[in-house]
Amino acid sequence: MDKAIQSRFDEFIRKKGLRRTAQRDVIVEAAFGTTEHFTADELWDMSRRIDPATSRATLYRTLALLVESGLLQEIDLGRDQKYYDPNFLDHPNHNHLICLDCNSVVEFSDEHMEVLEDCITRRLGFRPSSKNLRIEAHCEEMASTGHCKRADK
Amino acid sequence: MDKAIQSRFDEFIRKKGLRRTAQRDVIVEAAFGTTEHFTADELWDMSRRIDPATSRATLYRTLALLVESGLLQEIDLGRDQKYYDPNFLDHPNHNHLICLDCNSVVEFSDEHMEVLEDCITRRLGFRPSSKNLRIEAHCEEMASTGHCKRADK
DNA sequence: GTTTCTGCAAAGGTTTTGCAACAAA
DNA sequence: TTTGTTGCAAAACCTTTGCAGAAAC
Repeated sequence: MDKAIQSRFDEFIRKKGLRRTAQRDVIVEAAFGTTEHFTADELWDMSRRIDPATSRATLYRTLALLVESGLLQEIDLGRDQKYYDPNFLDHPNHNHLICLDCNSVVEFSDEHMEVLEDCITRRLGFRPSSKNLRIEAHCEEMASTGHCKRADK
Repeated sequence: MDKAIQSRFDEFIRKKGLRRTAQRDVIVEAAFGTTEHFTADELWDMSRRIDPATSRATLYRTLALLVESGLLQEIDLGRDQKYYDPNFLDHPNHNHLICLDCNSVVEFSDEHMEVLEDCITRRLGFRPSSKNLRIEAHCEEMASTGHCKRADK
């Protein structure tokens, strides 16, 4: 799997005086073996496909470390559960558009948006740290053809 | 309290074939007796200050109705819990900036931002429905004076 | 009178934690 | 060895729900 991510996680782990373990490796491998967003429970499933013995407790503990390290990002898709996004390493400033017709998620980024966000933040007397935009929308395709090409789920 | 809100909620209730009750009135009064954001539990506290008998079950059921009616909006402040915002009636398109130094929340809106969001959405092939921007930032005041004038909490 | 609502207590779902055995360094 | 890690089972949280009595219309 992605050696670069494993070694970045390893580096983070060492800096904290923690230890690299087989269980953690499995969870990291599962988390970055996809570009899909996932819930804690879905990550548990993915991890158990690699090692069926993966426990929930270790999963949650490792998940917290991945988020703290910045490798994984918690995102709010406006659903009931928390989702995690493994794509911020490749696309550091992306945002999410949720299709209300098929529930799919489109990632996008826009540099005008970033400039404007920074500008607004400074005007308010702050120095920007992180910015997060979620757009919910209906797709034109659904409006014109009655169908949404993105599969539901 | 705010008669306009009570009657808008009443209208919503009637349209759904539901009933106006003293308990619901109390919760609506509590929710709109503040301009602060609150959690379900905080709303329960505020409601019990008006009527100590308010039950959690009724609180959650009424909260769901308030959100469904559009009077109250669920927001993600990047904390552990869900927060609810009673200010969308007065400021329909506002966003939130969270001060990482004192944890306070600043509401803001910007029409350039809205135009840009719509523009991006359409470029992606969608028709915008709702847009939600959260900015986390450090305040200049903290950087220069070592203190943040907004009280924590 | 009929239908909805309330409040309790119990259940549900997700996440955290205490602890003893285990493993990394 | 020492210190951190795991996995279990239990607890902690927050939210929802079944049900019987109460209230709205």
